[in-house]
Amino acid sequence: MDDRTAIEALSALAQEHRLRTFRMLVKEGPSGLPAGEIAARIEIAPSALSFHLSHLERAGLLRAWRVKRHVYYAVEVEGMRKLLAFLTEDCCRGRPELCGELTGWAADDARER
Amino acid sequence: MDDRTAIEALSALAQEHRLRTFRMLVKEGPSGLPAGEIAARIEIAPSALSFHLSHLERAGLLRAWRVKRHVYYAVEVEGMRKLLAFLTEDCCRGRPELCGELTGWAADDARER
DNA sequence: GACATATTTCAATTTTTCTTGAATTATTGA
DNA sequence: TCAATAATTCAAGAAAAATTGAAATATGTC
Repeated sequence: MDDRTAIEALSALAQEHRLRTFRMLVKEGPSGLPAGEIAARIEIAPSALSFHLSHLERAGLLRAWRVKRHVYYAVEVEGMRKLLAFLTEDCCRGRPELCGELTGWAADDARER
Repeated sequence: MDDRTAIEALSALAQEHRLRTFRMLVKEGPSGLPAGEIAARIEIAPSALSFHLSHLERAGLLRAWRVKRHVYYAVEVEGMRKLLAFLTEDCCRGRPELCGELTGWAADDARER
């Protein structure tokens, strides 16, 4: 992932309404939510939400599909995974001890499964 | 970490000059670099750099200390770790398989040590 | 103390991002 | 086809972020 792409993803998450939207969609899982439902829950105008959703989609963090009149949005896991990989490689590679606790729970997690 | 703090850290990294500065300082390690050296390397005005460094420091991603006439900056590992924890918990908790590769290398890493 | 160096602060300007409300597009069901 | 619903697009304005250059602060050296 190059810097430009990383900045697109980071700035997509670095905004109140978009971060809340993203977190909400992580909780919803792959079935996602229609735009109108998201707008109602976070209480912003539909047109404002459209603007934010398109930023998140352009950044590769959401995907969208139409069902009847509704456009559903859900987390694009691969995009988030790439962003996390970019950040962890920058932070930890060469000095993995520096992200100890993070590595810790990931390892715990792997052990549990 | 609350949303407000996460947004501060994400927006700190979501800018060309700040991301380059941060990546440069990750490579430098704990000894860090003086502000003037950073400004020279990324080729921006010292006053512009000051603005960006203070954003990164306020976000908890850098720390600063003075040595003679120079002010050194280095990565604040704990801040980066907290940001990564926030993002991975949001992305993976409840569905850890979704960040498989990330978990993968972290686990490998733990095994190697 | 006087001067040089390193950095930050400040005010002004420019640029970018976000919101608003109206208009438009797309889809469905009567 | 017509009306209703869901969402997006667009243009205008407001708000926030970034850059600039000058001035101020801090430190070290002679």
